[in-house]
Amino acid sequence: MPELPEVEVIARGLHSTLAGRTVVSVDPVDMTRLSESAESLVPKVEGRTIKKVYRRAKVLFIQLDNGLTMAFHLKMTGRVVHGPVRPCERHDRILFALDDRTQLCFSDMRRFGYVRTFTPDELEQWDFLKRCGPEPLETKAAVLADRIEGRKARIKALLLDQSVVAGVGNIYADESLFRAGIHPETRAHQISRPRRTKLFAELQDVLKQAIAENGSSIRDYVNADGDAGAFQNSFNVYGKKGELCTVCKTVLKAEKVAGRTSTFCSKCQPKGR
DNA sequence: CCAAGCACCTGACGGC
DNA sequence: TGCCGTCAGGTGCTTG
Repeated sequence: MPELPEVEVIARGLHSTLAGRTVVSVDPVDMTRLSESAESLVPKVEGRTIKKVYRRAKVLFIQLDNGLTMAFHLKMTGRVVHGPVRPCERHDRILFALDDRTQLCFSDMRRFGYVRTFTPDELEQWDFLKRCGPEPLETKAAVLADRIEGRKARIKALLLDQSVVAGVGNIYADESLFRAGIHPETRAHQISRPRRTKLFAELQDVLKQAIAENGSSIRDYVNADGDAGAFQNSFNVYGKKGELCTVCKTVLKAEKVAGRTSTFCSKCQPKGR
């Protein structure tokens, strides 16, 4: 699924093309297990004009002129793509017809994703957002480093914990750990403060680069225009088990940490420091 | 506070 | 070809 950079790229693309457009009609192609029923969602959205599209954590928000906001969580395989009207496809969930004869499509092969509408009050009270930690690109690395001060959990688990910092997933956790030279199983309290700060500075760097390169496409991700990203070509470790470390040529290893496959260089990322 | 395991769901891929 | 196991970018819940 899209992590922070991918959702950010989608949000920016959609904002530039959709701000000011009106949703002429909504076709709830297949809304099973989508959090909100078609009966509830369709009348709230039809006829409304889109004011703003933005991202918070890994959630995509589309704000309408009636004060309501649609929140899309894409989870593993969700897509939100804008383009010419086309025939309905296999995994389409909702089609929004716009006033310029284009359409916005929400599709999701695995059906983990969801969409919900919120009033401003409800949005403020949304548990998911309340539990989310700060945005990594709007917070100083040292401040983020302090958030895991004294924690005994594995650093990989903490990077993936959305309450520590929002928007990080398996790709960018592995890539930032490699850049900071930290083994994914290292306990956070065993990492020196300067190295913790370096970790979050590297995280910020890798997120910025990924956004600049249109995100990472492994299998499902495409941006708002349906195009793949390019940052997967810059991976140092993610998905590269068995390949050679770009720095020291050691064979990259993979282990399950925090329930997720974690790929790392055992030489560049020693345990415990 | 933390870890592990499972659940949600569908598809792709490799081995036999 | 087909069957089977494994894996996949996320999150939430339960159990210990």
